[in-house]
Amino acid sequence: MAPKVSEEYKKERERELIEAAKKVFIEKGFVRTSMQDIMDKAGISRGALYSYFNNIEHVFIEVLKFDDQKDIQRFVPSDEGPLWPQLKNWVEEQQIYIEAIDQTLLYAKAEFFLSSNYASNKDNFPYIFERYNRTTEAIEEVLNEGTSIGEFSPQQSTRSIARYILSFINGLMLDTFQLGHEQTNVKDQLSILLFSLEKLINPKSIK
Amino acid sequence: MAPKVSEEYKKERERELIEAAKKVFIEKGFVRTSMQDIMDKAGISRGALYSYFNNIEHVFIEVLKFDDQKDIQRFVPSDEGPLWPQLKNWVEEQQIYIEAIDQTLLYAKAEFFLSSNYASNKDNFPYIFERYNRTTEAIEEVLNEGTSIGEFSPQQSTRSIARYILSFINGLMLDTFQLGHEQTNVKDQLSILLFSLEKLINPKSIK
DNA sequence: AAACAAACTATACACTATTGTCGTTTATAT
DNA sequence: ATATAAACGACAATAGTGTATAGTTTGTTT
Repeated sequence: MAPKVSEEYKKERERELIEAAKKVFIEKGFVRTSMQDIMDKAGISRGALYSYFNNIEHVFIEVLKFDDQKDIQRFVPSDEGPLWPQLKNWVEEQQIYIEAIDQTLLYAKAEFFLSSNYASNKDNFPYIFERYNRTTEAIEEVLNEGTSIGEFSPQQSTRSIARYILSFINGLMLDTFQLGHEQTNVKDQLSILLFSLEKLINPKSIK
Repeated sequence: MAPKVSEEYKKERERELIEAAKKVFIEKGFVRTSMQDIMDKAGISRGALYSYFNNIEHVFIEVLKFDDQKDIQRFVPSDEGPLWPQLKNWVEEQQIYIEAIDQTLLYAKAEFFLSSNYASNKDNFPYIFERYNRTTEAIEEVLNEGTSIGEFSPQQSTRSIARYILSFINGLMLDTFQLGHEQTNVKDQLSILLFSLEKLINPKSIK
C-alpha cells in the first residue's frame, strides 16, 4: 500500500507512527526503547520508519510535540469568574495527573531530558526551553491577570512564583515516580502548595 | 607491587578506583559512562577492574556509598540557638549546591535511578527509599524540634512540610540541571521557599 | 638468591544490541 | 503497462560487555 502518495496520507501515517511510539515510550521509557521496539509496535519496517524520522531522538521530540498539543489546554483559565478557584482547581487536578504517572510520558521525558544527547548539546533542543518558558509564562499570566483585576496581591514577583510552582510540581512528579505515591503523599503536598500560594498571592476570595 | 596482599592494600586500591570512577560519573553521567572510561581514568587494565567490580552498576553503587559518607552531615543542625536561622541558612546554602550542579553526582544519580535496572526492580535498590526517608526525616525532625521548644507553630503536618521542601528542592535541581541557573533563577525561587516556610511554620524570631 | 604467588597488564575474543544505509520489491495512479 | 515512491529487510558498522589468556612485576618466603 504505497505509491504516489498524498500529503494527507503521509501526515496521517506519521501520526500513527507517533502514537505507536508514544505507547512504547510510556511502557519502556526513553533509554530502553529502541527503534526496533517502535517498528514492532507500529508494524512498520526499518526503512519506512527511518524515512519518517532520522533517529530516535527525533521520534521522541515529535511525540513530545504531539503530546503537548493535547496538554496545552490544561492550563487555560476561563475568562469568567474569579481566578483563584480556577488556580486551586488546577493544582488539585495535578493529583490525578501525578498519581497516574505510569500512564504518562513523564518517566520517558525525565530520561530524555537527562540522558539523550540533549544534556550535552542543549542548543540543539530549543524545544525544551520553549516548553519550560511556555509553561511558566502561562502560570505567570494567570497571576498577572489576577493582579491586574485586583484579585491577587502577590508578595513576590509573579515570574518567580510561577517558576516556584513549576519546580515543586516537577519535583513532586519525579519523587512520586521513583517512590510511588503512597510514599510521597501527593495530596498533602499539594495542599501545602495551596496554603503557600494563598500567602504568596493573597487572593481576595478567601474568607 | 603486589604479592600475598594485605586487606589494607586492596581496600586502598578500591578506594582509588572509586574516586576515579566518581570523576568520570560526574563528567559523563551514568548512562554514557563505560567501563573503558573508568579504566582510562584510573589507569588500570580491564582484568584488574573487573576483579574489583562485576559490572558498571556495581561500580556506581560503590561510588554512591562512598559519596554518601561525606554527604550525610549536611543537614545536622547545631544544638544551640534558635532553629529558624539555621533552617534559613540551610535553604540559602542550597543555592551554592544547586548552582554547582555539574561538579556533583546529581546528574549521574538521577540517570541511574531512572535508567538503570533500578526502575524495573525497585526492590533491589532499597537505597533510594532510605535516602528519601532519611532526608525527609532529618528535615521533619528539625521542624518537630522547633515546635516542641515553642519556636515554630506549624500550620500543616511537619512530615508533609518536610516532603514539600524536598520535592521543591528536587524539582529546582532538575530544572536547573536541564536549563541552567540563568534560566531558573535559583536564588529567587529559594527566597520564595523561605517566604512560604515562614507562613507555614510561623517562627517566633521574625520581626 | 631462588622459588613462589598475588596482582596486574595487554590484548584478544565471542557475544549482544543497536544503528543507519541502501538496493530491491511492491502497490497503485495514470 | 509502466513510472513512481513507499515499504521492506539484509547488511555493515559501531560500541559495548564480560571472559580468558599469556606474560610481567614485585613483595614474601624459605
